[in-house]
Amino acid sequence: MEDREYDLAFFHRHGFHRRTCAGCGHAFWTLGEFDRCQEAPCRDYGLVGHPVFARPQSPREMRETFLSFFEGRGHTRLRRYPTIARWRNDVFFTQASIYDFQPWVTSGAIPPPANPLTISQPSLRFIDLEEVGRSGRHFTEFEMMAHHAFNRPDHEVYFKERTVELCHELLTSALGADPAAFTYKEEVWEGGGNLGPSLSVGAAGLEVATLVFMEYVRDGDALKPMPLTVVDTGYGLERFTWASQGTKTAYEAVFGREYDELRRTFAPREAAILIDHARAINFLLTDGVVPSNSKEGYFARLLLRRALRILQKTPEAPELLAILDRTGRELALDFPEVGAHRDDLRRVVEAEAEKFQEAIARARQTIRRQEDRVRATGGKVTSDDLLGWYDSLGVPPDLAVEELRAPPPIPEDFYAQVAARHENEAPASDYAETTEVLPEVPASVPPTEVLYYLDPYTVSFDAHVVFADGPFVVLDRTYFYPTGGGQVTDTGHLGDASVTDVERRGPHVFHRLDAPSTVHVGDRVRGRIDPVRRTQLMQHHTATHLLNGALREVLGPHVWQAGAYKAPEAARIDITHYRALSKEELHRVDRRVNEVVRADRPVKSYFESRSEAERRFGFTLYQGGAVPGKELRIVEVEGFDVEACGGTHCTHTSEVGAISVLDVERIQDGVVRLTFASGERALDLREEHDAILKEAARRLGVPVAKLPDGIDRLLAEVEEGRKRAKERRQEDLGATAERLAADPTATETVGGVVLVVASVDLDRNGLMELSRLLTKEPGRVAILAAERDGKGTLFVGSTAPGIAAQSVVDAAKAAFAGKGGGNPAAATAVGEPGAPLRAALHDARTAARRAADS
RNA sequence: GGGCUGGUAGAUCAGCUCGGAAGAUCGCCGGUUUUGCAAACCGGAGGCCUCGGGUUCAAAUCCCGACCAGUCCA
Repeated sequence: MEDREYDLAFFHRHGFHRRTCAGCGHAFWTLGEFDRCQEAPCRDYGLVGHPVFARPQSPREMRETFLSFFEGRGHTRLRRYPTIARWRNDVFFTQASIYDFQPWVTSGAIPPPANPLTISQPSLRFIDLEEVGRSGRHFTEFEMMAHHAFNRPDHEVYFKERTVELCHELLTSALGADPAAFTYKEEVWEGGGNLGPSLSVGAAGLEVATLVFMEYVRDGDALKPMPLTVVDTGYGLERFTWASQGTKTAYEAVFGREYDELRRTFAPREAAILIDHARAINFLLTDGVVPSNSKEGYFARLLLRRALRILQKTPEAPELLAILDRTGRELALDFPEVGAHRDDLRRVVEAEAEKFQEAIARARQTIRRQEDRVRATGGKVTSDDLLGWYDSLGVPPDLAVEELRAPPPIPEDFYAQVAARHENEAPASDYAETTEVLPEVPASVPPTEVLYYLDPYTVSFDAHVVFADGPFVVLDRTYFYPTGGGQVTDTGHLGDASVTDVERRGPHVFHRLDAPSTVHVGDRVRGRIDPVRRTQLMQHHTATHLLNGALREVLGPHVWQAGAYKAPEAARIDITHYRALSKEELHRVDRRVNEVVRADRPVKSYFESRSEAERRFGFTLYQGGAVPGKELRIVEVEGFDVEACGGTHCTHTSEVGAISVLDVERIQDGVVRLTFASGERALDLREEHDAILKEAARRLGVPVAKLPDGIDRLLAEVEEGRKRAKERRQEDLGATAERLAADPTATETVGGVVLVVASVDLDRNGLMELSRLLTKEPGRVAILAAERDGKGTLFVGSTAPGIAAQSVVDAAKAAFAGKGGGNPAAATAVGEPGAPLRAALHDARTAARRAADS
């Protein structure tokens, strides 16, 4: 990045000078007399006891100071976004305020909700988890205060000069800091293929803010200017609060009385971890994470288990729920949604605590057993075992050590070693976008007017072709619904050609025909949508919303849609929930959802400003993922369910027809999938299932109502038959054994050993069982031969101490080219097809006699 | 999304390295003993060794693949 990028008129106007930091080598701008930038490690922390700002402020006051400062300077104040970044597939959590606007707003695809804007965004970062409570300034949950501006070539809001001016005014006028206390360090920010200059604002050892100017796209080695430039700033609320108070650590300043209360029971580090985690958990659960073993759910589990472990180790510790409620109440003063649904939140936490106790109880047992085994063989438990147990059982090392009689030392770098174990794993990859490559559309082509939003019932319309390339046609207006929001595409006809797929990219809707199009730009064409398919898709989509509403009602507001798919044949919805659905719960959902269908409630679809919609309905609007933009399309089932959704919907619930849930499965920890059908399809399926039941009943010869009993009877009979066959076989074998024992040509006694030699017609298992019957007593040897499929099998069983079964078999192998082996008690060999089994039997008998004689 | 554990009797688990006749404990059933119960002792029933392929004369055991559960990491 060239120097001129940072050479701002603002700096010159106010008498800043540019220096190079003797510590890190970065250039910086300052009014002070520094030869180093004012950030650690280039300078020590100097704010303890010497606040940077004029007046101590609580987080609440500081947030308000910040937001109203920018509001007073032309910025629109936005409410926070969810901490779970459902609108992105590259990250789990909102880690900074700019995440709210990536990728669609920053790429220019969608206009920003306000411009310029200011926000204080609760953010989650797990990278410094181990530092929480240790460093005195790290948090997993923190608020990033920001002001953002999005500049288009035709509309420049503000960029570097104004940003730095605002920042400096905030620090010095609004917060009353000494103007000479700050350094603006020159850095380069890069991310997501974009980059630009940035200024890092330091004071008293602390980096208090970062001002990023996104203006380039990396194109190989060259830099291309971005069509949209973005002001991305970040001011840490917690750091600002700390800097205003100058307390020993940030935790005293930020957590205040809550921290003092916990300090009566816990060490500073533990108290800080508990509050920090409790805040993060409150946000996570409020925003719809259910603890689980993967994805975002894992982080909720991680925090909960870490907190539980601390409480477990402390005898007079309060309940986790009490701590969560205490922090939750505090947060609710600023974020009322965190205070809602506390009972449901408690149930989620209780279920999770229970799972942890179970896991630990299981693990304890395993650890004890494994130690016993290791010690029995003269070994000892090593720190490697501790690593293994943590990885596979989830046992924290300190807990494992409690359980062991001879514990190894816990390595200092335990968690680093855990990380090392996972180093070589394949990185998590974004699932590949399988969308077909659509042709480029010239900028002159006007955007498609999408009419399906306004009227889902029109299935025939006229439009003009504005673009055509190969099988793709773009119209000036269309009623065809393109694949999106989990709803598959409409099909139908454009003129005489079949439309097989419809996709939306940017402002254009592409109709894909089954053959290269013969239409030309300017042609007027008639579009006809397959009405049966469209109706079924509408029913399935509206049914999905109804089910979601019923599930939230029955199971609790922790239920969020975690995915959905609506095809004509069936639809499915994945929801977050902490255990499998019980029969009773499913029954209640089924009843409730069909009750809402029958009640014929109106389903309204309309556009509304984002802020108004959020104010009225809250974040649960974003069941299908949060959508940035000024306007949201709202689908509202009156008094029951409201979601931001772009799909085609029925206008009354009764149009959905019956809803049948076909299948419920737990697809992963914390996620339950319901597969269902509605409308005609539900009736078709019901008929099909009915026919299957009747046919099954007919074949069993019972009435449908007696089907389960009939199956039980059938199974019992099968079991009985199996048992009887087994018994008969035992009897037959027993009879054979008796016959052989009584047959002088088969049985002889040599040197005190009873030797039975016989050819029988049995399979391998039969030979074994017969041998077992013949050798129940000690001092017996059975030599049995059988032929199956032309191959001879020789089996020898022995309870005679001097006669090893496998040596008898070995002696006979040569005679029939046999392969096999065994142990002293039993041995088998199978010969080549057609090889003389009789000779082998003879050799075996000879060998056994000789062994018995000696 | 990836790694690691694990899946054997109703329950909890041995056995798996190194392939060769499926085990223990608890529970269950019956008996002895006891006024009765518990306990003790004796005896018994109970297994598609998760499923599907492969290797082998032979697989609970080795290899490959599914499925299920747990766990760690992103």
